[in-house]
Amino acid sequence: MKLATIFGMPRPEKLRSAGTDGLRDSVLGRDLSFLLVRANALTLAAANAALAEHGLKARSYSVLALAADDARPTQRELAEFLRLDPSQVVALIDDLEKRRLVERRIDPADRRANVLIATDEGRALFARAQDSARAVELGLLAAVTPEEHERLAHLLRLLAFPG
Amino acid sequence: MKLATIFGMPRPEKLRSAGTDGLRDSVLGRDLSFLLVRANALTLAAANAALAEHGLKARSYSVLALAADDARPTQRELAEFLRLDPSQVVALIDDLEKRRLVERRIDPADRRANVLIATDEGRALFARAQDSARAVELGLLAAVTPEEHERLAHLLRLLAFPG
DNA sequence: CACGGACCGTTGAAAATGTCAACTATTCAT
DNA sequence: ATGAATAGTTGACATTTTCAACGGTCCGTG
Repeated sequence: MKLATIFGMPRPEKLRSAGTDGLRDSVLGRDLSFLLVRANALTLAAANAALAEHGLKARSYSVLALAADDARPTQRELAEFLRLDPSQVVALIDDLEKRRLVERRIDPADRRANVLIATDEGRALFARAQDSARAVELGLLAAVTPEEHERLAHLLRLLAFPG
Repeated sequence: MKLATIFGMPRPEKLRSAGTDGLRDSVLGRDLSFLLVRANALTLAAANAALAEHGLKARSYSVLALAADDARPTQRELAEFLRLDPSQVVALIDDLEKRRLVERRIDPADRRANVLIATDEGRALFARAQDSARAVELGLLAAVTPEEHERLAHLLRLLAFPG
């Protein structure tokens, strides 16, 4: 709510609202793109902070998750799914592989492609990291009922996977 | 499409789904953080593409929006609201100011601070850009009813503005 | 079978973003 | 009046993004 609207009017100056609270009600506060950017920034920061204790970031966590899930993705599929350039996937996997959390295996069906699988160690670390990630997610959505939580996931999926 | 799925099948492995479609049902497909990252990436790309015709990006559009909204934010408030480093806000405003879309005015209540206001030209450009932005948003959420659309915005606001 | 075009992963460079410390001018509490 | 804190700015540095090029492999066609 704009405090200025309570009073006669700003001449040049209006009540300076404290902090950024006044901006939440601006047009941007109704802009879905902006809300996504900001929600994403906060969520990512929280996730990265929680994953740091496992030596992971959101990126490497995602790669490890897909490897541990026995989806056996190729690097190209990884890149597409995570919306990263293939060269970034190389660096991500290089790191995980050096730590023996993950292995590249030549896809027998296409020797150009590498398929990614998690080691036992990788699966174990992922399980622990997943607990942290879930705790963060619940913390962020503490103000929301489980049904709303699921509804949010559903709607985000629509945006994340159009078509 | 991987032809391998046409044939009987290897051994340990599960059906190799075509492309990245199989990955959508992995654990990550239920991870809110991941969905946010991906939805954000797609939405941002669409928004930037649409805003490019006005010489804006999501960032500069947001700054212009707040300036045009007569919220009279200081640069620090802008930085906090947009979750940017204050130094990035400087560059953003420098650009908009050079294009005479926006002006810095010393805050009479605190001469250290600059307050941002849009020029008439800035307001006119913002109005046009906003039309593009809205069209994009509607396009992305074409599969969703207006009520669900509003519910999504509401839930995202909870994430974007905790407390 | 051999060719050409497309695709996979990899490398390295260039551009854009993000992060941080230092500095000036100003405010504010005491 | 003085010192601590804050707003904006600058410049350095790290990280991330984007792109073009290259060797190896696949596939359809002749």
